[in-house]
Amino acid sequence: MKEESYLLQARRGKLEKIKSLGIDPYPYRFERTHSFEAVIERFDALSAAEETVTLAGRLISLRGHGKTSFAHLTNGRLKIQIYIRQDEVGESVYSLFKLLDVGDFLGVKGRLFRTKTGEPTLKVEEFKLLSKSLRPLPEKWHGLKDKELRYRERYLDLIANPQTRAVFEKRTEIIRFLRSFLDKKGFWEVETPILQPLYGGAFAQPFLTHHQALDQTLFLRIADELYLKRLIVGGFEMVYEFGKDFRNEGMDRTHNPEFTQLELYQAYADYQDIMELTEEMITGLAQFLNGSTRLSYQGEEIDLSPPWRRISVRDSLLEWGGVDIGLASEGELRELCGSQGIDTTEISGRGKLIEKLLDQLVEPKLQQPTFLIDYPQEISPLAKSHRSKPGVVERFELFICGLELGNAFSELNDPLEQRKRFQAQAAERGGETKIDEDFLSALEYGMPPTGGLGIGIDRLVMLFTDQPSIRDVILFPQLRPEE
RNA sequence: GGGGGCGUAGCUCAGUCGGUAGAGCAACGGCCUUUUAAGCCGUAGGUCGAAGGUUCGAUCCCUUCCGCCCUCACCA
Repeated sequence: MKEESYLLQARRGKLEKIKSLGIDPYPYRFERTHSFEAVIERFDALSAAEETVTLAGRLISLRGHGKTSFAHLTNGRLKIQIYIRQDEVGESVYSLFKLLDVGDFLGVKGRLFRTKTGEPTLKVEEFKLLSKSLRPLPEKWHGLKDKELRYRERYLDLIANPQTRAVFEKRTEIIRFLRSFLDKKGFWEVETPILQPLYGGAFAQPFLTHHQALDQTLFLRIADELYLKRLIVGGFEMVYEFGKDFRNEGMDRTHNPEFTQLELYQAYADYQDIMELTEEMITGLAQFLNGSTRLSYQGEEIDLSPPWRRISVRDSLLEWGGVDIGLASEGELRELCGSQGIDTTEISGRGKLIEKLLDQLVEPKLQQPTFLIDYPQEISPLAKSHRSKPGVVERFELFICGLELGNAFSELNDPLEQRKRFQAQAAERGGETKIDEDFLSALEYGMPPTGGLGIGIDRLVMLFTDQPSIRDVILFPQLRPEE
């Protein structure tokens, strides 16, 4: 990859010296007596008792003073200073210490004390090299700023920038909370196929792959929906799945080709119930993370306390578009799109026009948490028709800070109606689209009334970590290969 | 895919109105037994993203390409 520079050669030289002393620079294990957390929490007691402490970590700074040295070790999130004196460890041990570099992993044994300036410090009595580092780490106080490097070599970003570490710790905490929330509610966590012979549950281009033994094209899933509903048919009343979905579409601030989605389905519930569940789940998350239902995203102050605003697609366009889509003709909608600078030449049908108008006129306005409800049926083939409003389905999308965070329906469970919707969709796309007969067959056996929800986990993490781009909440975001 | 911006040492950044480049940290050598952005003295480190073009001369100007960022388009 990169050429060997003088910097790497210097470290190689030290590695050779260490080896020639009969020391294994990559030993197999190391027994520790304390964690960094324990040392920091119980420092006064441990130092008063003059207890011997054994720690291991990565060397992240080194300050030599002739026959004595200071350094810091880190466990990835905390750091502890160590101090070593030649007159205490002897000349040969000290000269080995001088062969260490920032980046090396080290095990140290000694007692704790405070320096003149009061910093908790371990005085080294013995140490062991645990892994020799052959490349220099990024600079110590500017960190690693170059975005490309931060994404491509995330491990360096994590070492150099504590904020990055904090974002990904929070991501883990978010998923942990949601899982525990749903488990307590009585949901079953399940796993469904990523490799699928047919794809569905959303309208996106799929990634293709090929199975050699079956000599068959398979698709990476674009949604979990159709398999999770089969499980509702199968008698699981409440299920959820955290999974990667894959969409072969453009990439931007809020889209990565592979992304994490939480989907859940609850029998005997409708979209109203799911709205309440969503409110409870996300405010619970906010309380868990911040002890508050208030948060700030990119300078916008958000209040998550329920109930959240619920506004229908029709009312929202009346409010922000000045048009009543209940009365407007397709031509009038097209005209309004035109006046908003939307190119409608490739768009057909009222549903898609309405969707464009929502994108342009409504969604950016939805800063405070809002359920946008009751979508046109043409763009919602898996949602049940509204019980009282014609032409509309029982569906909501959740927006916070203009981010589309969730999508939910009262799930369509009428197999005959579902078949019609699939057929209409296939007709619109011209023949090629295959209908998922097994899914229809499952519905024909009978699916209870069900509410379902999908939550974009990456975007949720963006919201709670105040990150502007989805790449900042995905450990290894998609990038073009370097060469 | 369109538009805009960026790419200089390992890292963070200067700079050259066209005369082939500098700083801090990191590295290397020396001095230094409570430092913490340690300090002091010295040394080394660069095909200035790549390839062409204009020019006596290009890191700088032009073209193309590569990569990243922003934005628009695409994406139920």
